[in-house]
Amino acid sequence: MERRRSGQPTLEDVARHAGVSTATVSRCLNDPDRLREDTRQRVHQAVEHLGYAPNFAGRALAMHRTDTMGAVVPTIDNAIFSRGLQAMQERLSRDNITLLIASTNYDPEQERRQIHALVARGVDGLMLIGEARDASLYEFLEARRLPLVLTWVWRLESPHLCVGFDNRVSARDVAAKVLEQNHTHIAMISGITRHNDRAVQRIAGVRDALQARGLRLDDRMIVETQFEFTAGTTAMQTLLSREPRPTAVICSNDVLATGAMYAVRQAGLLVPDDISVVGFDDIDLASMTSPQLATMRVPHYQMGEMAAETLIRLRSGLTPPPDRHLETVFVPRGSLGPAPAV
Amino acid sequence: MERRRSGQPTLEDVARHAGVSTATVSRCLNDPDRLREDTRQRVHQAVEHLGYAPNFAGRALAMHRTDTMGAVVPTIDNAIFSRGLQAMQERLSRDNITLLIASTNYDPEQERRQIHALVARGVDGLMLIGEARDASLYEFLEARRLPLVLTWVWRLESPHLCVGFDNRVSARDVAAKVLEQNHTHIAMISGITRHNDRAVQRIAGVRDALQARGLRLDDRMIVETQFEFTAGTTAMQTLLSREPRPTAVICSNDVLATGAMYAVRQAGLLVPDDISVVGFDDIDLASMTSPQLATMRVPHYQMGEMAAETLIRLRSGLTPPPDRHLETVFVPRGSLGPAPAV
DNA sequence: GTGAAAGCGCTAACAG
DNA sequence: CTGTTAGCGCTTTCAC
Repeated sequence: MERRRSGQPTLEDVARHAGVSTATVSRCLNDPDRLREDTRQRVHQAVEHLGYAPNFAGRALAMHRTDTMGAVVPTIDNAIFSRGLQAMQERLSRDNITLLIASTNYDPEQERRQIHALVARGVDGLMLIGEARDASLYEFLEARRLPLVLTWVWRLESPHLCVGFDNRVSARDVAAKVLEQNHTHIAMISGITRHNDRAVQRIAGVRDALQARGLRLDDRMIVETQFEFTAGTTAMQTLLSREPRPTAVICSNDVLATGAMYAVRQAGLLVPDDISVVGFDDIDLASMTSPQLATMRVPHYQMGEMAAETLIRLRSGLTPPPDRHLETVFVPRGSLGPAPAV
Repeated sequence: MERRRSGQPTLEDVARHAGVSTATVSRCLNDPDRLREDTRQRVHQAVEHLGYAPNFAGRALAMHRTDTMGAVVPTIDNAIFSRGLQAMQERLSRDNITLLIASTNYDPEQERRQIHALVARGVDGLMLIGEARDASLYEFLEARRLPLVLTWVWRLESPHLCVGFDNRVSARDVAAKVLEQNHTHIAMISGITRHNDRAVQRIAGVRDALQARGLRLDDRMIVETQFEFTAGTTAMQTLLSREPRPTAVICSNDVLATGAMYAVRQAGLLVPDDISVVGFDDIDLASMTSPQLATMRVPHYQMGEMAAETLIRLRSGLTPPPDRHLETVFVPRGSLGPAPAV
């Protein structure tokens, strides 16, 4: 039952060529110190000569690990997650692990499918964004004992392993900075909250801050919309028509905020003189606008790096890094000014 | 010699549970029509019951394919390539292929390593950006008969399979639009040209256009720099000090252009009244700046989709789509205006 | 329509 | 230090 072989040279070819056993070749590649200098040489020569590259599937099958981690993010077509992914990838590649990236368009069903696909591919660990998802999904992953880390989120009470920041607290801090500028008519442009715990928490945080000052965040002052530039513009147009008009608008992310600033300008008003706008994330875009965008800096890079670190440790049965709670820092910039005098 | 098994249910478990052979289960999963309705049912129930998910490595080993494609891009921490990757991924996932993404920081050595890593992982095909790389790399890939497609680039004479546009022609078109506005003092902010054929071609294209009008692109009017916002700012500061000062600056990409506009504003000058700025790529950012950025729209999405399509076809031994030459379109926006009167 | 069994390329006991 | 050999989980002839 001769099967068509792949055509690529295999370990066995190398072994034959070097006049050693396959085990020796395998050792030479994985644990060279255990070989005598001259055999090592012979094997290396054979590898070189044949242009041998190890077959990954064979290795994975025998080792029960793939040296692959998965990351499932809402979108890659956007700067929000890309820096974190880049950092994650850099950290992983130090351990010769490759990162499989999948995106979901913020759709839970797509997320489920992508997670299943990655698991079938035998990823050694999984990074997901946020906490909100079906319990059955968590059960599925738990049953497989798959190392799992949630990023972009951190809550003391979370039953899961999080690496990130507390969205509610951070949003509260943002709102506090706005309140410091004596704004009392504050509105919010939020991302779609359905299936998005970060968006929910950020609204809650803003509410917290206002409440602490005896203010209320009226529902009419919250516009919920897609995470896009044009959506931000439209949302701001809506808010501009509200009575009384808000003097400060807190946006769930920098892209929305940039779109919002655009709307303000279109309406013939000035940021921050007439209306202050603040964002969230501090992606590069935030310093490219004019005025530059005041925003909450999220530790993208650290999050990605620590997520990778955590997964690597979990995979080897080690404990995760103890402190996975990262800080966000408010970055005051031109788009936030004092409330206009009445 | 009992080996520790993975713990996950296997095909064999399913087979036993359903009272059929492993061959039948395999068929049920891959080619269900060949089974009788009732056996199919039984197998499905067993799969369900055990929470079976096929092991990818086993499959890859037996099939000589991994249902995985690789993409190696200079950076993911940036919008430039992300839309194309997103499109590629979407197209691939329709065929149940996952995309492995690796990045190189514009470094040829890193690129070489990443390509090797992906090949070792048995990707069924590879997408690379641009043409310029060591001949030995191309030989390596050819020897493996690995489906290969180059994107972000297209040249009639290219010996490789390209999906994209002609950077030189597109750059020439950009320059032509600038010339239409009667600019004669034209400068350029370019990405690093070393190891980057797109950057080289874009400069050449601008040269072509100027030459056709009897103008020259003085070397002192070209600043070569990293692909970053701040680099664009610095580069523009340099250009502002040139005598005579350019009245229009063509940038190799939108991020540089945005940085350049920032420098103009800082210098107390106006875009486009004093200096016009044009970009390249038309990433979202281009419509978020003010004034909005005139730029060359690159067919990101189509490129990614067609790259995927091409790889899929090549993998099955089919011919690639015949027309892989895509068009770029100049998008006139506020940042490009007529040359100031002298 | 279904089963038996070989084999994909690699690793890891175990023996020597 | 090195060789022998039994799998890892899946697909695919070849018989029945």
